[in-house]
Amino acid sequence: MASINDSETKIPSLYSRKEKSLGVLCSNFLRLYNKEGVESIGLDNAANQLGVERRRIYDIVNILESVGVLTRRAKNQYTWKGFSAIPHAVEELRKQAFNENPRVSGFCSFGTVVNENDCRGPSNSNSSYTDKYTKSSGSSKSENNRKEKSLGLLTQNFIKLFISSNADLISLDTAATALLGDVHDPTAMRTKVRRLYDIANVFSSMNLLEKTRHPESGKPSFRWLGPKTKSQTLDTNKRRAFGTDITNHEDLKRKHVDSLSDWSSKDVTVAMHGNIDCVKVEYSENNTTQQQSSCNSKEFVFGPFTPAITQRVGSSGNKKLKQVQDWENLADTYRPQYCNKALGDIFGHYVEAWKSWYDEADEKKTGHRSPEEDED
DNA sequence: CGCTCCCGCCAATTC
DNA sequence: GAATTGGCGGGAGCG
Repeated sequence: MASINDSETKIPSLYSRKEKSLGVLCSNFLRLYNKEGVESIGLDNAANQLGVERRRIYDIVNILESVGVLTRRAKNQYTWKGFSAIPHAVEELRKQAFNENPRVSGFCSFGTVVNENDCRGPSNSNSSYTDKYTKSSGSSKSENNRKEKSLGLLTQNFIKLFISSNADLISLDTAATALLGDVHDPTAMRTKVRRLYDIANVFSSMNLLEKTRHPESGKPSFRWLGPKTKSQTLDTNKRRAFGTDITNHEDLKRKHVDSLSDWSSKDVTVAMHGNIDCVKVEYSENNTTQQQSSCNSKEFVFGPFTPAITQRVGSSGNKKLKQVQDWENLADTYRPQYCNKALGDIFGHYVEAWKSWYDEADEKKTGHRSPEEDED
């Protein structure tokens, strides 16, 4: 009898679809592996630790791999690269997008890859994650077909949409249409959108994407928060209207964010090594900031705006909030505020508070978790 | 009721 | 031939 059913005694009526989303799964996955000492990831292990089917791990892993966070080493084995690999991965994508379609800039001409064999420029970018999708070492056409539809490739093309066009907000419909090329099959469209939802969810949980609503149409759209590479303009003022436009409010309530980060390393860079072991702050004038990588592995890069703990809701100004009971409340009560000074202190507080809240909430949510969680 | 997107069937690939 | 990967879309949850 005790075969497929988990031993976890949970009331069926408490089933929540949200808890099972790819987004939270991704957060959990990251929490599990984005820390000191991790460099190898086994799919079986991951599935067990996270209590999900293997199938779901493939989804996460494929998406993460497409932005360089992971690399497939062998069957069942992946190598952890970390968030620090993202900028480079994105830069590669930008290059690809560029020589696929050098004149991008319009909203209608994305550097979408449909058939790499044709539109592959002499880009000698040699990185595993891009190679996996751009190279098809002498395989036949039918074999490529499957790859062309892979989640990984789709993810990369999706990113290209953001980084190679000057569109700030893109709806999934628009993205799907663009990524489908000339196909006008409603079924294909729906399938594509489904996949984009998957991708968007994990990226949102990584803070690479932000869900918003289009100002006028009110149509759900996404904004790329990850590194845009290059001297991508439209920085602060246009990109994130923190404090002014809080349209992603409801989205904040949905998923927990593991790392708040701004990928445009401009003025100030705060790198967090490991989990929260050491925090370094450094300043620089121009955008040629070279982030020190003394402690390679995992480091988060924060940009000009550093999240600080703050309580709005006209509270008395005291930060002694008791343990938050759930993420809804947490997201409601606290909202990141951004400032430029005293980054060290603020950030330090931020990290610690966040960590403890996270643990608290986690405990509250599930009376007990896997024996894994207390090593944080 | 339309938007989301979980779930798992089953085909393609790899071992 | 078994195991691993992962495309795909039905249909249920949710606002």
